[in-house]
Amino acid sequence: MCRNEWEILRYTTEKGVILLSRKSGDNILKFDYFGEYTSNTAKKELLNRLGINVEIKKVYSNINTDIFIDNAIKNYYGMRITKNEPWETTLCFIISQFNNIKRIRLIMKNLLERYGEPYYIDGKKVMLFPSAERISKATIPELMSCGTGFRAKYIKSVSNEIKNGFSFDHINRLDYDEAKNELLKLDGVGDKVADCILLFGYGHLQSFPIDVWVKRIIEKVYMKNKKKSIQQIHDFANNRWGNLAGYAQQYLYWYGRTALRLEETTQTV
DNA sequence: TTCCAGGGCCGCG
DNA sequence: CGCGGCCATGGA
Repeated sequence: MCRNEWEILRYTTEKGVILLSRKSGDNILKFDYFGEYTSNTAKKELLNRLGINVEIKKVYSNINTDIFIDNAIKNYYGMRITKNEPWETTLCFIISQFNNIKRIRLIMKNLLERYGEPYYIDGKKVMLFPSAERISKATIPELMSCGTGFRAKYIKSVSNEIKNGFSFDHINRLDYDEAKNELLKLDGVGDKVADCILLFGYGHLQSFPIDVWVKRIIEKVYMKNKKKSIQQIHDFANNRWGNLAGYAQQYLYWYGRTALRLEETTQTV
């Protein structure tokens, strides 16, 4: 609403805090770092978080299996998978269920402003995303007043689990399958949300989240327009794109959504 | 007004 | 197990 509004990415690690900011409409990024970070270590962390250090051409040569995904790559050339905080990612994708992207952003913003921890930079206040501890103190009606709707009970339940010892750090030490099984124990986390957490929160690039769009795209483009189960689609993606299936998923999702809407896709593979 | 949005849970057969 | 109904909310 305000033209001078800053878009800020917040990274909170055990070493400190890194903020990456951009004035809306501006192409220039700036970053600030606090705690134990130096200019170099902060920059390194950012390159990792933003996925800039992956060799994207190698990724393309691995996932470019057919004409459809080749078009997807051409249309979204350079797009990376970024890595964010597991807890924040979990909340974000619990909220994403049966919801739209605009409202997901709004709800996350409401939670940030209402429960976030203030952090001061040169006297200027920046809100850091609230910990599970802080969220767990909110009541369900309070969470609902942020627009979370029927997902409030999941948020409450998951934040309590974390307060009672569920460890996101522990999941870091597990392989993909083990980690997914752990995440599936959380209330409100099913197959798709678990895969999103693993892909965007932990950097498991083999993870292949199957939402309604990806399902439609796979069925239409790769399965001769026949309905398939979630498990069949997982098997297909794993066989075809292996440990980079997550990258394939992102290009299929962003390109396929518009392609299917515009019905440019009589093209099958 | 009605419909839909990056699912998951629950109760059925 | 596989399936369908249900769920809060607000923008189009």
